[in-house]
Amino acid sequence: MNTHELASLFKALSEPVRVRLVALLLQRDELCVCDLIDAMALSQSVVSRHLAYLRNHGLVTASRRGVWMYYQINSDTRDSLSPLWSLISSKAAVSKELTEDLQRLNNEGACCT
Amino acid sequence: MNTHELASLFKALSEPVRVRLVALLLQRDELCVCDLIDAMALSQSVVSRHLAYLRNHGLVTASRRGVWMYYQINSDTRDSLSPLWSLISSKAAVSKELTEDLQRLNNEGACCT
DNA sequence: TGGTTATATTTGGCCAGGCATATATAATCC
DNA sequence: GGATTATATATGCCTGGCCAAATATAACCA
Repeated sequence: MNTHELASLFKALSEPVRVRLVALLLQRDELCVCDLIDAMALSQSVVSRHLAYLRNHGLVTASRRGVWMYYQINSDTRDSLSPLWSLISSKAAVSKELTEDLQRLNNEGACCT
Repeated sequence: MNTHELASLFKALSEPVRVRLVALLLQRDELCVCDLIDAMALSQSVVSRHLAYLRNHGLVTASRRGVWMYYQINSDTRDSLSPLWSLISSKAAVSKELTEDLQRLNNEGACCT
């Protein structure tokens, strides 16, 4: 991993919406796009676009089940980037935004049933 | 540290030159601007501007001794961001760019004497 | 003055959000 | 089954803002 790839990794995490997405995905094995839209209270196109960015940069993977797309943290990175994931989890855990995201996530009934 | 601050931190590290600067500073207690210019083979203004960016975002500190400015990793972050610094050190250590930077750094006589 | 470092200005590229539309799958009706 | 419709997600286009590099200039210090 050279310095350009490192910079590219950090660039993928340089956007608040993407940090929230990653922090949410780190708490669950996987999440459906419609759940993320509800939890983050953002427009569908914004969520979809940032997920695409994360996927194109190898940070998350997606799998379709029926109509729904489920996103996961790329399992290949769980080891190699584990310090980074731990840092994000611990820092974001005490943030107002993620707390609210998680509240909405828990309150919402699953949209994809 | 909320998600915006996390994103801002990663944004500061989202540029290859700044990753190289941080990686170099992680290897030494401090480095002078003229040493960094030589080691990275970049123009003075590019190095200076990226150092200013890192300083404005609290990642590095600067101290003047005579004509020369010495930059250090902000000691306040050595603990709170240590997983991040470790990650960068380990990943950058095997990169061509940093290897070459370090070679030049070691070969060059100190410019600030 | 001369050497070291910072900054102002310009230009160009990347990317965010909003809106509209396209695509993919499923469900329903005949 | 085939056509139609509904739902879920992705993407193209537009505008605006941020920031990088390059160059020139300013500020600082011996």
